[in-house]
Amino acid sequence: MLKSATNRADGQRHSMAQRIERALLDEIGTGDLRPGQRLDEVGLARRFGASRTPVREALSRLTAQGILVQGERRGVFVAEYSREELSQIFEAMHEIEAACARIASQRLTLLSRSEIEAAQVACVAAAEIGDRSQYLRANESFHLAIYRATGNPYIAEIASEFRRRTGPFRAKKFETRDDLLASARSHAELINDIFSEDSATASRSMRSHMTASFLETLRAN
Amino acid sequence: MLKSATNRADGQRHSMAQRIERALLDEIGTGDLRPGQRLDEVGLARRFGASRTPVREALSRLTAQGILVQGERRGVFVAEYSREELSQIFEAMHEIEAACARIASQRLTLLSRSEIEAAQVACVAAAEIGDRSQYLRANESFHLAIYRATGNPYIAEIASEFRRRTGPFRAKKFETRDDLLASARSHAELINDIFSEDSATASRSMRSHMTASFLETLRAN
DNA sequence: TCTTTTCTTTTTGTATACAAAATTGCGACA
DNA sequence: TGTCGCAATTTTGTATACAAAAAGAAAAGA
Repeated sequence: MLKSATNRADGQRHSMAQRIERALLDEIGTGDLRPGQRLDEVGLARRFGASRTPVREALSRLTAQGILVQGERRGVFVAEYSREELSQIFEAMHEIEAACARIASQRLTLLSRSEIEAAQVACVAAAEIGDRSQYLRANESFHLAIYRATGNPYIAEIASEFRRRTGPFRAKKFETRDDLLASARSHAELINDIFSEDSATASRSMRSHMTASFLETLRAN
Repeated sequence: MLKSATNRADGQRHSMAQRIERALLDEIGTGDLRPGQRLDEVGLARRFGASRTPVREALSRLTAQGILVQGERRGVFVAEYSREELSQIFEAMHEIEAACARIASQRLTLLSRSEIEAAQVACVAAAEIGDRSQYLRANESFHLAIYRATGNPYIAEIASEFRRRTGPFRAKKFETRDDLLASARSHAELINDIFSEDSATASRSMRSHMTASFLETLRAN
C-alpha cells in the first residue's frame, strides 16, 4: 500500500493515523462505538485498510486524551464510567463550562454573538423537525461557539475535550422530539444570560443548564 | 534487543514507550529540554537505546497532551508560547486552580490536610537550604496534594496537565533563595485560606496566588 | 552574481516481521 | 466433576525495512 498522506479528493491532507483517529472519535461521539467496547488493533487495521502502525498511533493518542482507556489486562476500550465517575466528570465539566460562560460574557463581540445565535437557530430547526443527529451536531456547534467566544483556545480545548468524553452519555438523553425542544428552550435562556454581559449571571445560568443536563444524563444511563 | 516490558530492578514494569514519555516529560518539566527545541526521532531512539517505534508513540502521546507541538513542516518541538499565549494559558489555569481550591476547601479530610501540610513542610525545608530542584519537586507535590483534596481525579488531571505545560516557564522564576522563600510564604497563606473551609475565601486566595505567580513568570520569560 | 533546476540527503509515515506475555482451551489427574 | 498444568493461540510491544515527501546542496544557466 502506498504512503497514506496522499492528496485526497476532498482536499484534506491527513495522514492515515489522523484519519483513523478522526473516524474513531466520530463513531464514539455518535454512540456508534459504545462505552466499554473493545477496540481490536488488527480488526481496525483491516477495517481501514491499513497496518497496525497507524491504528496504534490513533489509539495511543485517543488514550492520552482519555477517550479510550487501556484495560488492565488486554486491549483498549472505549472509556466507560460508573455513576460516581460520571458525576465527577460532570462536576469538572460544570466548572469549565461556567468559567467559559463567565469569560465569554465579558468578551462578546459581534462575531461571536452571531455565531452563537446562528448555532441556536440551527438547534431550534433540528428540534422542530425532530432530527436527533442533526440536533446533536447543532448542539455541539452551539457550545463550541460559546467556547470560542471566550477568546481563549486553551480553555476552549478543555471544554471541548470534556464534551467529547461525555458525548456518548449525553447523547442518550435525546430520545423524543420533546427532549430536543426542551434543550433548545434551555439554550434560549442561556443565550439571554450570556448576552446580558453580566458575568455572574452568565456563569450561574450555565451552571443551572449543566445541572439539568447532568440529571437527565444520569437518568438516561 | 529484547522486548522492553521487562522486569526491572526498580520493580517498575513500564514499556519502553512509557519510559521514554516519562523521561521526556521530566526533562521538559525541569527545563532540561527548552521550549522550541526540536526532538529528533532517531536521535532520541539512539539516546534511549530503542527503535523509532516507541519514541514515536511517546512523542505522539505528548503531542496529544499539548506538551509538544508538531511543526508546520518538519519535526516535533517542545511547545513554545508567546506572551499572549502564555497569558491565555494562565487564564485557563487560574480558573481550574480556583475551582480546585474551592472544591478542596469543601471536602477537606484529615488525610488531605496532612498531605498538604507535609508538602508545605518540604517546600519550606527546600526553600531554606535554597535547593532549587528540590523546591520544584516539593512545590509540585504541594499543588498536587490540593488537587487530590478535591476528591475529583478528572479536575485534578486537568490541573496537573496545565502545571506540566507551564512547568518550564514557571521554573524560570525560581532563581534565588529569596524567590523560594517568597513562594513558600505565599503557600502558607493559601493553606490558611483553604483550611478555613470557606470556599469563596479559598478560591479568592488561590486566584491571588496564581496572579502573583503569573506576573513573576511573565517577568522571567 | 543571482536564479533556477536537479540531485542528494533527511525526515516522515507505514508495512511487515518477530519475540515476549498473556489468554485460552484442552487434557490429565485427583 | 473439579482443578491443575501445559500447549496452542492471541495479543502486545518493538525492530527493521522501505517508499514518499520535504529540505538542503550542488550545478547549470542567465
